[in-house]
Amino acid sequence: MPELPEVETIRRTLEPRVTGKRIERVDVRCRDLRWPIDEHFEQGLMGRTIRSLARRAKYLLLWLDDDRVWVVHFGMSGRLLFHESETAAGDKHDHVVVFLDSGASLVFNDPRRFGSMSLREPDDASLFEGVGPEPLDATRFNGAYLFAHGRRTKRSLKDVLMDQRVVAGLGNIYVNEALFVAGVRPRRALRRLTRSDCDRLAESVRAIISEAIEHRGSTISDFLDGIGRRGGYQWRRRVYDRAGEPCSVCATEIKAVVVGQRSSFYCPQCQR
DNA sequence: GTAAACCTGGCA
DNA sequence: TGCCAGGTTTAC
Repeated sequence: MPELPEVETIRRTLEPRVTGKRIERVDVRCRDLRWPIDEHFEQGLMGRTIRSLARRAKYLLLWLDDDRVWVVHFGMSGRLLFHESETAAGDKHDHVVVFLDSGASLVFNDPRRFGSMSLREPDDASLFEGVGPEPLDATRFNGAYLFAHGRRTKRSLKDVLMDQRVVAGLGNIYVNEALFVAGVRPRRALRRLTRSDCDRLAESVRAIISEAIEHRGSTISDFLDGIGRRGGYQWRRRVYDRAGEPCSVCATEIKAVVVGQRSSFYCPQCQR
């Protein structure tokens, strides 16, 4: 579920609520996420104060006062919910509960268990080795970068933009949306784009990601931010999950195709 | 490259 | 009952 805008939205809602709070107790009810939670995880968090929250790609990073980092990935259905006071009964998919000294708690809930979390040692950057640039970093992610990448691959635009090694944080919703704004079809090969096409594509990615963050992410079915609110971008969707509906620009019927095992949506008139 | 794997829930 | 889902990894 959460792509970059959703994770950023979670970060922004949690930051003012958990920064400076001390972790008093950690209750891991299910260690069996995408990868098993390390046996020393609870001990490592206990007694630590949360210094700040950051995000890289689709990962939420909670920096602790001993310079270690609690890293959370949300997979398809993960949530991290802040509860002001002692939480009620608890959902059967509440896998990790972290109690703060303020009396509040953070609950990681994930029905599908594709999410993951770990405690990383100070300065351990291994998790992000090979992860591409942030799309909003125009100095590293831009038309020149995409064009250069196109010289050495035959892959489709959809495949390339979904690849976290090429650019970090994009997923199925926002790749589809960005391709619409750029006016190119998902199956087009990157190598067939001109340099100015690439400029336009990089700019479209940035525009869509910025707009999605502004609207606090997309709630197509599940997504909730750190305090249980739904996102707003789903109302602004151009093509994602809109097969059969009219294009907002030209009224042509939106088409669905499968590219790289994932559903893709585009307007046959606006995208070429 | 392509498919299958990991899991649960919702919908036709 | 079968298919689909915002993600990522691993195996042919």
